[in-house]
Amino acid sequence: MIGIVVADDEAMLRGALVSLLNLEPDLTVVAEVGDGDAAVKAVASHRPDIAVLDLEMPPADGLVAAERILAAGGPPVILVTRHARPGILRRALSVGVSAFVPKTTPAERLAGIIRDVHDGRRYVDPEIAASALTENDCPLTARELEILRAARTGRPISEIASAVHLAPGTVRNYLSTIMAKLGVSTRHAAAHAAWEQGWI
Amino acid sequence: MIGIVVADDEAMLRGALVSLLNLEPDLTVVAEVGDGDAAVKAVASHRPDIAVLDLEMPPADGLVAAERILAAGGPPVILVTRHARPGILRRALSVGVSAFVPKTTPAERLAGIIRDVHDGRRYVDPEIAASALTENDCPLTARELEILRAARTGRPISEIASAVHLAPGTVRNYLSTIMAKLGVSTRHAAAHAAWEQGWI
DNA sequence: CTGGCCTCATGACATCCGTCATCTCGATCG
DNA sequence: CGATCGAGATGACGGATGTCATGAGGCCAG
Repeated sequence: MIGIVVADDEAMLRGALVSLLNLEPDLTVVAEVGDGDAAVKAVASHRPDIAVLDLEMPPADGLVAAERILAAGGPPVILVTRHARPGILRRALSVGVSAFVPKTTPAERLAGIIRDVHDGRRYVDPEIAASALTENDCPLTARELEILRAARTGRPISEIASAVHLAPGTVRNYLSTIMAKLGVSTRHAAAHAAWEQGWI
Repeated sequence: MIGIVVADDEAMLRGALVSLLNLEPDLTVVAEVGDGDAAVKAVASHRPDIAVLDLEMPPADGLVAAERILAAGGPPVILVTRHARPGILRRALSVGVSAFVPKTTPAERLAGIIRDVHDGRRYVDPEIAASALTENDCPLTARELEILRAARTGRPISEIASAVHLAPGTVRNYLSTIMAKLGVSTRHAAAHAAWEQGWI
């Protein structure tokens, strides 16, 4: 019997998944939670064989939860995500998750993936893997990403500057290099592009 | 027996929902599809008693599909959504959908909502309804919304202008009034704010 | 240790953008 | 029929923004 913790903020999907998985004779869901912090606690207290985490779970996202679970010597982690962006896959694999599954995968296949992971295998959605291999890596430095993140909401440069504790001129220089690297002509387009690639 | 068409681009949720609904003795899913256009066609050919549509379905979203289904004298529509923004609820109700359900609703309750709708009742998530009543209405005109939508990706004004077939100066005037109405100082902040309110 | 890369900064310059006043042209309404 | 209003456009002005040159300091690899 494989014990599972399921974490997803969408109660509809979470509940449906739990019901489906419990129908399998060799699977049992030992806990279901709605955010990343609760997932970490549930894994610590229930000691499941597998943790299934949604990636997008405000406030604490699944990647952070996976990192903490794995750092604590927890069970293998399966990450489920809605927006399967290549950059996220890289980050997930570097953290050490065992499987990366977009929500476009049929629900029926999840049970099989869980068994595979339980047997020590890994699973990565083929389509995302392909695009992750062909897509170029994120060309931005950590600081540049931080500044681009601060620019996300469309605020004027002066506000971005005070948010990241920099001189406005410095911020403009950073954004200028970022835009050059991304091949766009406004910082807002840069933020949009980086978001679509999963870099911020 | 209540026949149902389920439309959702997330195969995982869609499949799980279909399995759960089919477990109910009085419900049967007659078709499941992955986008809005297919939903309209499936309803036309299968003539179900209820259509369950996801709101976010690229390329054709659920609201447009609901509109076309209801305009064609189709069955009652239940809209399911991930981001339950108040502005969307207004638009959905004005189109004539029978129920508005966020994905934070437990999957088990969906069957009950389907029966309610089949009996001629309507259902609106209480939390969204409350915020829709307290939140202020969208102050933007249809044309302004269209232009703001074109500005979403951060493109320069010249590109926005050619996208909506207007003179650049006119676009700037529109964006200026939009920003004034929304109380922000850049068009990008305006797009961001409008998005968070569910207006675009 | 030296060159290279990253971070942070300043100043100058050319656009771009937001604001405002004003205009035309249909459509609508009294 | 004249008045009015909305959509669309123009031009001017000042401030915001993108670009570039330049430089200082820190850190790491060769």
